[in-house]
Amino acid sequence: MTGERLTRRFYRRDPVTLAKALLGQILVRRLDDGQELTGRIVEVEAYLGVKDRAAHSYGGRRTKRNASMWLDGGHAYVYFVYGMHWCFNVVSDREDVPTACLIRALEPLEGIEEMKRRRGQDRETELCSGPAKLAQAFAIDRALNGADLVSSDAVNIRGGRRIDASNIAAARRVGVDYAEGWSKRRLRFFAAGNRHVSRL
DNA sequence: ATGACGATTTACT
DNA sequence: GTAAATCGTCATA
Repeated sequence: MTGERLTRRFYRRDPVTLAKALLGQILVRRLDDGQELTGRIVEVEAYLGVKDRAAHSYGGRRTKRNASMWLDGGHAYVYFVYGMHWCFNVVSDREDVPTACLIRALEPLEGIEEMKRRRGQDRETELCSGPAKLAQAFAIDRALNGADLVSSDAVNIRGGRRIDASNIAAARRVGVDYAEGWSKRRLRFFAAGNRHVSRL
């Protein structure tokens, strides 16, 4: 599996299982000029869909913006927030089950100079240590919304070295204080001790 | 047509 | 620690 593109089967799981499984895998972004940017996934949040007050699909809310959440597992859900930031999610489970995993941080691997240029930052830990930071570093925007990670050349995920359960830490999700009880659930998973996670 | 609000980041006190 | 930046999207009218 290592080095191979992840399959549909990998993605068609519940968002918590998928979030943990995504840790350690390699996000690959091929730019229009052919350059490849890659990074190891080190932080992911799970959004549980219709029942999850913090999810964009809470209560079955379905709009033009969040339509990608209803796609089959393995598609990209890219959304715009706070008037200036893009965030990248991997859709989990099957078609019509609007759950997803928000990729929150990556450990930069290839194309680091390009990422520094796009971020306007020189410190490696400032390149992809947050959902909007990594979107900027990886040139992710609305053009990738709805992309199929199983078949797209522009964006996909390769098998890396999976992070063992004993090295996965769990914490509350970030920025969802409005979600009442759901903000307290530990649905944010990250590689324990990794320097590239958000919120040092 | 209008108003409120973000699954964030950055800079500043 | 607090707050500004900044605007597409959505709900209401």
